[in-house]
Amino acid sequence: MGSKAPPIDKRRQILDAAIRVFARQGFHSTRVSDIADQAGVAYGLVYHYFRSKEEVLNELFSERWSLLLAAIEEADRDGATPRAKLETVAAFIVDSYQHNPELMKVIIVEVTRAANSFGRTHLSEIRRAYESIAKIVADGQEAGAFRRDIDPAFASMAFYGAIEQLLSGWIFDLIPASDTDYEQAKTLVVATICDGLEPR
Amino acid sequence: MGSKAPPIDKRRQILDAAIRVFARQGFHSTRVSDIADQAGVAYGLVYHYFRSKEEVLNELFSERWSLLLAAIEEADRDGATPRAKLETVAAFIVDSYQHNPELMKVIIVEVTRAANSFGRTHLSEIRRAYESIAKIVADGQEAGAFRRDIDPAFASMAFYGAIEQLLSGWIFDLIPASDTDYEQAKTLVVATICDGLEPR
Amino acid sequence: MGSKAPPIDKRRQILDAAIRVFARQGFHSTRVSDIADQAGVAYGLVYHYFRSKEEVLNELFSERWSLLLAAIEEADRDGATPRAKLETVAAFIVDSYQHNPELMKVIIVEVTRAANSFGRTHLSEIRRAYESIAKIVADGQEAGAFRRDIDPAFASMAFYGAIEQLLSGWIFDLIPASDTDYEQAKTLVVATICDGLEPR
Amino acid sequence: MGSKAPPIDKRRQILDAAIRVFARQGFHSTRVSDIADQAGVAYGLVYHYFRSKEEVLNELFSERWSLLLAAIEEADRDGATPRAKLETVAAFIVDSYQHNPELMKVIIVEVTRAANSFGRTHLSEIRRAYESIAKIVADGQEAGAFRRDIDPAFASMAFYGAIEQLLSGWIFDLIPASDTDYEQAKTLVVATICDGLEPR
DNA sequence: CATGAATGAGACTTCATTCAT
DNA sequence: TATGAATGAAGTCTCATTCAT
Repeated sequence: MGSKAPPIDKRRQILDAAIRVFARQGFHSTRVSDIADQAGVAYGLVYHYFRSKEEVLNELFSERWSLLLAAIEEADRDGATPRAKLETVAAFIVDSYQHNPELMKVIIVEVTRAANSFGRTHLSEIRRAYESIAKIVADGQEAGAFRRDIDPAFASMAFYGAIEQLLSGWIFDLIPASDTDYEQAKTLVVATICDGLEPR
Repeated sequence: MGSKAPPIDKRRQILDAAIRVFARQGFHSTRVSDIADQAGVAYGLVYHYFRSKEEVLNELFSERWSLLLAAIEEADRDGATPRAKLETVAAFIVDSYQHNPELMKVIIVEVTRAANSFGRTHLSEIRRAYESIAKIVADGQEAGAFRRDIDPAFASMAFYGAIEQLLSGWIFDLIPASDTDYEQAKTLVVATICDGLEPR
Repeated sequence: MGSKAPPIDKRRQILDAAIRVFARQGFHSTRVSDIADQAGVAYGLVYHYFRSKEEVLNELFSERWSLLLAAIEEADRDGATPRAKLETVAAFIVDSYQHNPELMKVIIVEVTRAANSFGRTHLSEIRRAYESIAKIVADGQEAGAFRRDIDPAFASMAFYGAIEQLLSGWIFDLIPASDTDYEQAKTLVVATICDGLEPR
Repeated sequence: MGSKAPPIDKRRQILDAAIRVFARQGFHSTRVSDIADQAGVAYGLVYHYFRSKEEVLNELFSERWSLLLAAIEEADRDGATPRAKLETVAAFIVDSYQHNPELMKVIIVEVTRAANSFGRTHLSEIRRAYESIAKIVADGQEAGAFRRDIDPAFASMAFYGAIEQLLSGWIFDLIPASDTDYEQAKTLVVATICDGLEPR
C-alpha cells in the first residue's frame, strides 16, 4: 500500500487559520505569527505562500467575492422575476454567512466596510457587485416590475446595505441570530425593500 | 475695551485636524504627529488633551453620535407620523454628511463599520440608535401605520443599513454625490423602505 | 494685630513632598507633577525654586548629609574613646532614620547606594564621611584602642556598610523594625564591629 | 570533518554586552540600542531574546545570584567552623567581583542596592541570601562559636553589608583595589566581624 | 509668586519581512 | 518546503522643561 501522509495543503491551512484569527482579532491586531501559530506552521511559511499579510486577506476576499459576483450574475440570468433574482442574491449572502460566519465577518469588517484601507484595493470588484444588482433593478424597472422613480444604483445601495447591516447585526450580536432568523431574513429583507414597510 | 487675543481652543483645533487626517488616511495610517502637524501644534499637546490617539477618535465619535441619538429621540417625540419620524432621522443623517462629510466618513468607516476594533467600545451607544429607530417602527406597527410581520429590530437594521450604505457610496464615489442627490436621498430612502420598490 | 497668613514656605513644602514621593516611588518613577501634586502646588512652581528635578534630590541629600558630616566631626572632637565616637556616629544615623525614615530611605536608595547615577555628583561629600570615620579608627589605632592590622579606610567601609545595611533591612522589611530594635542597634552594631562576633 | 561556523550564541552576546553598558552607564541611562550596538546585533534581536530591557537585567541578576545562593549553602554544608563558613562566603563574593567586576557592579548598584525599583522584584531571592548567612551565625551561636547576644539576622546584615560596602568602595574608587587588596579583604572582613576592631 | 498650557526630544517596543540553513 | 533567527523602520507615549500670562 503506497503510504504517504495525505499531502496537507499548507496554503489552505494558512488561509483557514487566517480567517479564524482575523475574525477574532481583526486584521490590524493580527500578527503574522498569530496566523502561523493557529495554522501550526512556522511563520516564515506564510511568506512562502503569500507575499505579505495583506495578500492573505486579499486572497480571502477575492476567493469569496468572486463567488458572490458569480451568484449575482447567475441569479440575474436565471431568475424568473426581478424580485426572485433579488431573493436569490439575498439568500446567497445569508447562506454564505450561515456557512462560514467567520469568513463573512472578515470580508465585511475588514474589506467591504473598510473601503478606506483594504477595501480601496478591491473597490472595483465591490463596485461590480453593486452594479450587477443595479442592473437587476434597472431591468425590473424596464419590465414594469419596479417603480421608476428610484435610481437603480440608489436602490442597489439600499438593498445591499440593508443585507450587510443585518449581517453586521448578527456578527456583533445586535439582533438575534439563529437558523430560523437566517431563513426568515432571506425573504423578509426582500419583502422590506420590494413591498416596503407600509401595508399595501 | 477689554482686548485680548481670542483664546484659540487648541483642543478643538486638534479635534478638527484629526477629522481631516483620519478622513484622508484612515485611523491606522494616521500618526499622532500627522494630527499635530495638521493642527499646527506641537506633538505633545495632543497628549496634553487626550490620553491617546484612540481617545481622540472616541471623542469625535461620541460628540457626533450623541447628536444623532438626540435627533432620533426628538424625531420620535415630535414627528407627526411614523414615516415622518423616519424622514426626520434620514434627513438628519444626510444633513450631517452634507455639512461635515469628513467627520461622517470617520465615524462610519472607523467606528460604526469597524465594530470589531473601535466600534467595540461604542457598541452600546450604537445599539441605542438602532433601538430608538426600532421603537419608531414598533410604535408605527401598533398604530397600524406599518405592517406587523417585520420585526422592528430587523426593520431598523434595514433602514439604518440602507442609509449608511448610501453615505458609503458617496464617500467612496460609488454613486453620484451632489446637493441634489443628497436632497433626493432624504425622501427616497424612506420611500424605498416604506413604500418598497414595487409599484403600488 | 498684624494679620497675615503665616507665610507658608512653599520651597520647604516642595522638598517635604519630594521626600514622600521619592520614598514611595523612587526618583526615576517620580514625575515633577507628582511632587507638585503632593505639595499641593502647580508644577511650574517646582521650577521656580529648583533648577531641575535632580536639584530637588541634591538639595535633600546635601541638607541631610551635611548634618551627618557635622555629627561625625563633632563625635570625633567630643568623644571620650574611639569606641564612644563610633557609638555616637551610629546613634546619629539610626536616630536620623528613626525620625525621618522616608528621607533616609531616599538618601540611601537614591544617592548613597546609587553612586552610579546621582551618587556620582556627591561622591566627594560621601567620601568625606568615610574618611572622617576612618580618621576615628586611625586615631584609635594610634591610641592603642584598635588593632593595627586593619586598614582604617577598610574598617570605615565595614562600619558604615554594616549600619547602612541595617537601615536597608528596615526599609525593605528584611529585619524587624521597632523603637526597641533601633535602640539596640545603636550599641549592637558597634559591639559587632568592635568586639566581634566571637566570644571574648 | 563536519565543519560549521561556531554557532555564536547571540543571546549570551547580548547579555555580556548588557553587563558592559549597564556597568558603564547604569541601567536607566542605557538605551536598548546601546546594548545592541555593543553586542553588534540589530536592535530588534534584543527583543527576540528578552521581553524587555528590564528582563535583561533580571536575567543577569538571577544568573549570578543563584550562584551566590548555592555558594552560601555549600559553604554552610561543607565548612569546618562557622568562621570558616563565613570566610568561604566572603571569598566567593570577593572572587566574583575580582573575576567580573562589571557584572558585580551591575548587580549591586542596580539590583541589590536598588531594592526600591528592580530589587523589589528580587527581594525574596535577596532575602534568602541573608537568611542563609543568618543560619550560619545561628548555628555558630548554638555551637558556642559565636556570642549569643547578637541576633543572627542582625549579624547577617552587618556581615553582608560590610562586604558589599567594600565592593562599593572598589567600584567607586573609594578604597584601593588591587589583587592584593582583594586577597586581604577576604580574611580581613571576617576578622573584623568575628574578632572585632578592638584588640583581643 | 504662581499657574499650567505648550514644547519636543527621546526611548521603548512591535512586527512585517528577509534570509541563511 | 520549512524554519525561526535576524533585521530595522516605524510609531506611540512620556515627561522634563520652558514660558506667556
